[in-house]
Amino acid sequence: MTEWYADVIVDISHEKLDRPFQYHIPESMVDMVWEGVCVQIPFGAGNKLIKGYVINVTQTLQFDRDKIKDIYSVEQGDVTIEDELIRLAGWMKRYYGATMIQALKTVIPVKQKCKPVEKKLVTLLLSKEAAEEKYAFFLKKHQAARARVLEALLEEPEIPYSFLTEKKHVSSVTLKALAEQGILEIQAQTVYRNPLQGMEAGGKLPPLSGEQRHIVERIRQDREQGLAKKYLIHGITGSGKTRVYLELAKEAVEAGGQVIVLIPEIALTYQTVMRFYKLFGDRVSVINSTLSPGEKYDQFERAKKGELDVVIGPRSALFTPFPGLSLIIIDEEHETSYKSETMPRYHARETAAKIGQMRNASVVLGSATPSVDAYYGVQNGEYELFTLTRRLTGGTLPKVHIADLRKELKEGNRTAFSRALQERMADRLAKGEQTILFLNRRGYAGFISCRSCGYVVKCPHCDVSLTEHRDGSMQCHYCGYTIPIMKACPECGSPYIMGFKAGTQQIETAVHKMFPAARVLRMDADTTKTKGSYEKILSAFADGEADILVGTQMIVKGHDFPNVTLVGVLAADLSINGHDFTAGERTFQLLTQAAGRAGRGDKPGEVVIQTYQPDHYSVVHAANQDYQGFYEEEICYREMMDYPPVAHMLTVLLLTEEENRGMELANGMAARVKDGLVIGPARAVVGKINDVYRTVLYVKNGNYEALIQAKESMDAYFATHANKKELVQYDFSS
DNA sequence: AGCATTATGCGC
DNA sequence: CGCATAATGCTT
Repeated sequence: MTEWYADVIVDISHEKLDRPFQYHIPESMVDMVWEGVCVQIPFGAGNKLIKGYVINVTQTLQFDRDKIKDIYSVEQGDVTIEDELIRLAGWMKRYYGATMIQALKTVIPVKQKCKPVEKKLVTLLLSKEAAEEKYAFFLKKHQAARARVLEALLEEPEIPYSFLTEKKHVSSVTLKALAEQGILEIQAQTVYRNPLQGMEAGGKLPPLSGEQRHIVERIRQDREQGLAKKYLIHGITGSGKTRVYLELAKEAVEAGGQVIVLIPEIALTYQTVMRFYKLFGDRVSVINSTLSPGEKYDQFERAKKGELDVVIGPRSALFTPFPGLSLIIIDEEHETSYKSETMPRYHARETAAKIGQMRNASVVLGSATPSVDAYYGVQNGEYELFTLTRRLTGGTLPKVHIADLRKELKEGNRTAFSRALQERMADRLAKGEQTILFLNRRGYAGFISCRSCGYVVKCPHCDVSLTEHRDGSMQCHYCGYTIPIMKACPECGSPYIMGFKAGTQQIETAVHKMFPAARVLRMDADTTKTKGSYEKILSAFADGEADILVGTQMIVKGHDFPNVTLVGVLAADLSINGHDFTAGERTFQLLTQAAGRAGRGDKPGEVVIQTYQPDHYSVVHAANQDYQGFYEEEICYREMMDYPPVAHMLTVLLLTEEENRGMELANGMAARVKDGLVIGPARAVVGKINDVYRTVLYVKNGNYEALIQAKESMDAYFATHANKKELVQYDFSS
């Protein structure tokens, strides 16, 4: 009979140990030990019993048999929060095609070694006279290092430890010796605590509007029956979604539960956070990227101990180990930052739903432009929909104009600004009002379009635009379809068919040329490189230090500029013609949000959307502020092409050092897929990074389970056919 | 992390 | 040289 062995991850707290260790499973435990189980194992020379998680059970020995110890016991009984998180990790591993280690590491916060973030201080304990005596003594004894310390301390009785060790070249040993002699003291000055603490709780909330109250009451009814359901709040900007979140959170906390509030990193503004602080005081904690992993761990510990009721943060806040989690709120649910970029590539929305189901917590999504995924969930009854239609913050909805760039060209306007936009910019400058010019940089990687008629070259099989390649060809990065680049437009014969090129810098110079007197601020990746420059530019603009703000996506989010009465979207096409199936959705969201920047104050706002495709449904529906209309067309397209959320899609990315190995492996893997539609393989959009070739393969299937099967078969092929340096990555889109 | 092994320092 | 502590390494 063969023996069973378990790969065990030892407590995930220390980097050096975050790899599996193999243990023998005693016969008595064989049917109790499986993946995800928590075990006690003897570890290290002292055979100290510690906690570990089983990530794999095998019959193959990977170490000397005599080095392998037995598992001591299987943790049982009480379902702790950790157990829940481990179960969640198990689900993530399978659902997103990751390894158990990767999944565990995202779910359980890694307590990195508690770095001496503490500043050490050295203080003189002797009187001045005594110190001088000692100093003379050390000089006489030629104990130079000690003399230097005394010298420094006589000048200043309190010196940072690092100053002595680095500048005065005194070793830590010398200092320790001096400390033991009672000459000085080494104090560890710990400076860490909740940054925003001591806030008083229980501020007054404005009364709920009728619409808001309806949502709160409906959800309360469900909770009173012990039901944890999922809801989507579709509310235009300024309709008071945050007020609803606050009320829901308050009720959840009053009922003894805890709340997780997810906010996209960029929207994590002081304003929103303050509202929660006012209500919950220091029972709320904010987790953001500026928090060190240690501080984050601290906050999670506080949550576990019951010191917190609410945690606000980006997607990783989802794993806060609350003992009685009862509500998860995801604000701006459509934001792309809710999808992880690293393995496991989980989506916060799906993961929240899973957590909600496991822990009986309600899930509330909110957005002004719901994701197609979430809205599809409404259609099939997974989510209950609420709509907030009234704008409470005042200000009227802006008037939206569509400027047809084809017509502008035909009529001889070769500038970046349509006449409609030019006129309005001049008008705002004259009136002393502000303008935002928004340039969509996404999908900039050269799609080809005709400037005369707006025709865009698309793949006949995938309905996404082709990408211009340097070798003079155009390619589809889904299926690899390739044709030579064209000299004239196949629709109208115009020679003005070319790749798109535009940058914020060019726009800035164009504005200067046209309106020399205008003060322009530019905001893009270049001007926001240094820390804090983002806020600096925005506040400068808010203070009226410039007339025109030119920027990329980042200026569309958050921030109210009451004096902005004109928003110009310079080229809506840059996102319509992205090279993947979410292009239309992203365009609609971006345009709607951009439009929402205009007329936030009492003056009415206007929006000019410039495009070569004025009839594109994303543009038209965004201009009409018609979400429903947009959704219906978009879901139709997804249905037709079998794209998510109608079907599920798995993206496989292969990284190889040899160019054709990618194709070779991909083809072999594709052949293992029994069930599902395989598209590709093809070179990735970015075909090579750092001399590593990138090949993609897509598998579509209406059944998620079948996709997981496909992934597992492909992974098995990869494991046996790839060499050590070749890598594979899987990415599931609902 | 702990514990063990090895390197280093300092008394003479 | 011998004992001390400090750096380094290993744990299945």
